Amino acid sequence: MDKKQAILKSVLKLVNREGFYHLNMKKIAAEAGVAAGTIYLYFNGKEDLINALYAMIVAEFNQVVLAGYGENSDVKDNFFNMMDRAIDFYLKEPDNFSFIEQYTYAPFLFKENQEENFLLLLPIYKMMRLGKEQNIIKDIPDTVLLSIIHGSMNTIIKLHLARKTDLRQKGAKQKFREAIWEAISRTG
Amino acid sequence: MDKKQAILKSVLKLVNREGFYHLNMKKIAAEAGVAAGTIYLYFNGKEDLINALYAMIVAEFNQVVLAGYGENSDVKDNFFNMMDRAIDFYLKEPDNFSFIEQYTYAPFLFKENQEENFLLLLPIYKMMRLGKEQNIIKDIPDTVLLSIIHGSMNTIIKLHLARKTDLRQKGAKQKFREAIWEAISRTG
DNA sequence: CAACAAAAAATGAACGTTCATTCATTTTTT
DNA sequence: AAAAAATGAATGAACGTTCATTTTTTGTTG
Repeated sequence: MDKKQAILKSVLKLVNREGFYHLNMKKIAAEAGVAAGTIYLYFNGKEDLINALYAMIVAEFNQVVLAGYGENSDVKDNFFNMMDRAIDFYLKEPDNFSFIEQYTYAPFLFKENQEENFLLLLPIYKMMRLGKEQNIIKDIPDTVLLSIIHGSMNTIIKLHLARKTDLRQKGAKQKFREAIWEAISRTG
Repeated sequence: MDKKQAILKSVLKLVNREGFYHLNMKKIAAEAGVAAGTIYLYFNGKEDLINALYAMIVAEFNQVVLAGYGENSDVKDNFFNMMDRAIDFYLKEPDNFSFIEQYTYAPFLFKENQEENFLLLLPIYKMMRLGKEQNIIKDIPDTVLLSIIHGSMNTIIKLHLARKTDLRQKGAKQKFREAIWEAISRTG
């Protein structure tokens, strides 16, 4: 069994269950079924561990979401595909969402790394650029488009995880997707 | 000078500057210009202090934003007013935004209190209900509307604070406001 | 107004706990 | 049997909280 992965998974589970505030090395070790010292064979310390996990999730996310991007598909299809994959990514593993949310504002990372936070937004940027070139997406500032797409997705997932809505219900994701598309596209 | 307020302000400043993770009582005391023990004259402990600050900000926010709500104004005016006030609230005191963001996902609070997180959304709910009654706002699920309004606002402020956009630029707020209104209203 | 005393507020050193990290020892693999 | 991996008790630093002591405020009296 891969202990490095087991340790990372433990952090993910614990951060989601108890929050960053209650996270400690002994718990991580216990959850992963290893000794506390073992963690230091794979990571340089707590900070390094947290940062490694973040980097892993971001990489996975971008890989999954960009896989939905077809060079030959039109902008709307790409948008729908990417939204679907992004939502599914977090619904399948809510721990990922919870971790990213908490990490973003809990600077384990130093200032220099803060830029990495915006890596998560790359897929959206790519789609927007194309849509504007083809006059399909509204001519409003990129940051406004971004805030609508990314912000609304973020919030709907939060609402879902807080059981204020249920994205697994038939048609729920589609309704959301379409509402956002109508919000950002010229014709609707 | 009101020490209780000074202590709360210190927490706000420190959380914004260094994050929850690096917050400790000694720093809070130093920043407020009091002794560590003094904090315990006004609060029952760290957790209580944090929760009190959160409650204060939410109360302020709702007061400020709901003050922009006119019983006789139409839905669009109310929406514009409330968006303006909400954005200004956070731009004027970015520490408030940073604190709320971090608090939401750092459960100092217990499960029972988690519901309070949604108090922040009350002004938006109020506006939505009216708009739907008058057939001005699109007939899409409340949660979707909410995610567009709240989520996009959240994200645009994050982008502003990260200097990816500048909401203080002439017309920037208006452009954003109008884009969101077009996204949620029937006629645009 | 000054002098004093009682009460209230504030202090910060000390305490006990928690926790990240280390490393001598043990277990497993090669 | 040598090398590599894993262990977990020990260490020391950090931190929240307490409380005996000091400082400030309030109230009273001559």
